[in-house]
Amino acid sequence: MEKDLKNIFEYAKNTRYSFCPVRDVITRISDKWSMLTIYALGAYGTLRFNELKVKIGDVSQRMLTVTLRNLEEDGMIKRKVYPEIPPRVEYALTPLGEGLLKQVSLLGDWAQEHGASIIKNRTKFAKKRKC
Amino acid sequence: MEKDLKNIFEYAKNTRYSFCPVRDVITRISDKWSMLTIYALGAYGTLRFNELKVKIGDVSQRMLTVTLRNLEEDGMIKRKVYPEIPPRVEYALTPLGEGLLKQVSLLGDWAQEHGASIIKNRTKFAKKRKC
DNA sequence: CGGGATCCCAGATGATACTG
DNA sequence: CAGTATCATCTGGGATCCCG
Repeated sequence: MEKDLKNIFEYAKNTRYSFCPVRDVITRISDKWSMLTIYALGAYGTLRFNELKVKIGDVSQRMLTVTLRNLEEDGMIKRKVYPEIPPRVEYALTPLGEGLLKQVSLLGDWAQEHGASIIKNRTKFAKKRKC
Repeated sequence: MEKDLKNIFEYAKNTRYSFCPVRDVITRISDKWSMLTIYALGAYGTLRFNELKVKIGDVSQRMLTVTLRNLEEDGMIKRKVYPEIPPRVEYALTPLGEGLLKQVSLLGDWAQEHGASIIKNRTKFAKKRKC
């Protein structure tokens, strides 16, 4: 196991400037709105741009656009434009996006379980430093 | 399942400004050096400050210090100072940190499996936009 | 309705010099 | 050796205005 980790770690080191899947995925999901967008589409299925905006709540128009473009670029969501006036655009998860949602949900389960310990540690540490 | 997701999503929405474990953990692991640090400690066990710096490779002294403080604050690593001259400080994962490493490794496995598709999508998308 | 284009700021990161 | 302090830089994200 430790040997495996060394290999993985060295691999990650060597490929950091080309493509490391782990870091790549983490980087993509770690911006402010990607996961919320994926969660919203996972929860409600297909949504139009403004529906999505309302569901998420406090995202700016610009950032929702940027986020959707990035997710589409990675194949996590698909974008369907209806040639109507006024325009209608629908977004939904792809199978790949659903897979990512599932993985992150698992990470979320762990976080739920251990979140309390993290908070406790953080509080304790704050006391140690500030007093 | 879809009902569950809606609940989780609404929960995440409502608690975004207090504490949402998922976002909290993602935020913490998503800075530039945290995961690399955790991987290094997972792979090599206990390491001194400069050993860690060499293993990671291109992290600045300042950012390694900041990263280690954050991880310590969350209880992911423990820091042991030996009162010697010259000073010696050793870092190692806590059980909590090992748990996080395991979870992220699982996400990493998924990323390894599907990384190729992501790259393919991204390339295809780039062609569509730039030509 | 669903964006695109521009400007701007706060916070994350880096480079360098110094120290117990 | 293991940091701290300071200054410079780079980037994500928000505000605002405009458009087909």
